[in-house]
Amino acid sequence: MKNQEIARALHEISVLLEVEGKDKFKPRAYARAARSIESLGEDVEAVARRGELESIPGIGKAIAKKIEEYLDTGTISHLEKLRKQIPIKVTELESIPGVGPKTIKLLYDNLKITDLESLEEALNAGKLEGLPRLGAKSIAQIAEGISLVRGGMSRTLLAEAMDVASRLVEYLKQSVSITQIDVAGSLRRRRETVGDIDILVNSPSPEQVAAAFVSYPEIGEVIVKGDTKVSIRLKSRLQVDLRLLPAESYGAGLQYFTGSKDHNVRLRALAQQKKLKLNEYGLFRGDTAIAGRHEEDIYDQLGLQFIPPELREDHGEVEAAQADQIPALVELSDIRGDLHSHTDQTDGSNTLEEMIEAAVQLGHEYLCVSDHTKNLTVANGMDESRILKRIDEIDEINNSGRWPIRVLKGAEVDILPNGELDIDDSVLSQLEVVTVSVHTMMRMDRAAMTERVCTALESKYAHILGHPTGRLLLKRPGIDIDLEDVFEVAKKNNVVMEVNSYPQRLDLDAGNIRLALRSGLKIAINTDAHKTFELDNMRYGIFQARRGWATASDVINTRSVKDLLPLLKK
DNA sequence: GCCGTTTTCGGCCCGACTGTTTTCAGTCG
Repeated sequence: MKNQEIARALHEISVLLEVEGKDKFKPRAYARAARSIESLGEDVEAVARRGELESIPGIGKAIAKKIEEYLDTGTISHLEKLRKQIPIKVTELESIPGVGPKTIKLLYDNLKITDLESLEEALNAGKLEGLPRLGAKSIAQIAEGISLVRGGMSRTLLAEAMDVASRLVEYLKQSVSITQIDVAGSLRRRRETVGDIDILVNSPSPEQVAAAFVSYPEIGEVIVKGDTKVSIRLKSRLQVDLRLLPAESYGAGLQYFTGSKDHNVRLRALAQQKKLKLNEYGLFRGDTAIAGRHEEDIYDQLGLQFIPPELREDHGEVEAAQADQIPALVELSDIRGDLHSHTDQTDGSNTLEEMIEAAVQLGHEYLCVSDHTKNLTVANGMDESRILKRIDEIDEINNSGRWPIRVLKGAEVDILPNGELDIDDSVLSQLEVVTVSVHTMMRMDRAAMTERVCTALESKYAHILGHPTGRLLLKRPGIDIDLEDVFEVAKKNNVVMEVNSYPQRLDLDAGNIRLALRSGLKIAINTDAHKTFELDNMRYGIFQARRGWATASDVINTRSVKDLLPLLKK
């Protein structure tokens, strides 16, 4: 999808027009259009093909034409012209916290600053001093911002941020009297990575909460401290915002600070249509609050079904809520077993027995042990004879009745570059759950990679496609592959898509889960655990599946073994 | 440049916080 590229291009036009300074509202129109494309629930190219670009909010004739130009040629001549005229590296400068379009204009107009390097030079030469509106503090903030950007300030994995947030919430609860406390923001929406943490508190003594907050042992620095908002940066560099809310507007605050921004824009527009006003203090008719204490009431009063935080991205959830069609999303308690785990037989850390015992502790009805196969030599992958031995071992365990759990015979079979599986069919046929995955030669071009994976899915014994894109969050992008083609072939061959719960993977991502479900596919939410405690990562896969609009019936491992195994028959 | 159960012209989401201001602009979410 080119949505993000196009959004970035439109945003850049917006900033450059701002610097140009001819028109006050044009930049705003481009900024709005950029946001609109960024949060569009489907491929903008598909919308363009249908000739419906102008139906997207904020897109009219002129911008629609520019989007078409980008889709045709890969560039927008208007943007190219602006770049020649005003050679500013917009993305680079905007990555500095506190620097926006106006500051970029100021720096360019006065000092011809165009990028991080020239900004740093000017800063070191003391040239920023004396510029209007830039005092000592602003300059210090820019200096700090440059080193932050240079230091590779990045986002934090959901799992890690949830951990940090729950420790901080515990600390606050222990320290002061608190009536209500919630984590909001992208963390509550369960985005796969988060930029910061938002914590909302209602307390009889807000000053004490703020005081406790800024004396948290893991604090690095205080960024801002007001009556209703306090921001800190932890030693880990992760920023945490604390909002102090009164009880009567707690629900409105929770709604507002959960976002997303685009979801909130939609809700405010909806409120306006109904002659109401929505802000972080409540939903108002004139000066009278008609909702605010409880988040549910906001949605109710707007004529909407309650929308789970995971869906609040303006990806069609508002329309669905209006039509009473918000699905009952899958929950952790729906899960009855795990279909992807490893042992010390290959690259896992625990024995088969230890893994089984841990799964029993989690209350699973079944655990599929799916160690790697021989092509993955770095993981000591199993060949046919080791797999056969493993099959006997598992039969023995299941027959012994030692554990109140069914152990399923499986393997995570490597997809070779030519699309063949690296294990003989005669052995694959004896396994109950065969997950096929790409682990090597990950840089093939799109066509070849798509062909490779599709060929594998056509195998009579491929049940599940493991971590379909192979991406590692904040580390490496996934393989280049046409998932729409893959989904089509998977549908024909009755292959299930995995939602891998490993915090660094979360693969498929939410958008592709939704696409897979729309293609009529089922998903399996698996942990890919290599250690006993990693079996507990299931919740992250659940979050991701919920963000992909999945219900319990979309997920095969919400079923009993008896109902599950027939689903895998080809 | 976009958009309209007030409008095809004349407006453009909303509020907190900070810094540099003597009343407000810029950024952020």
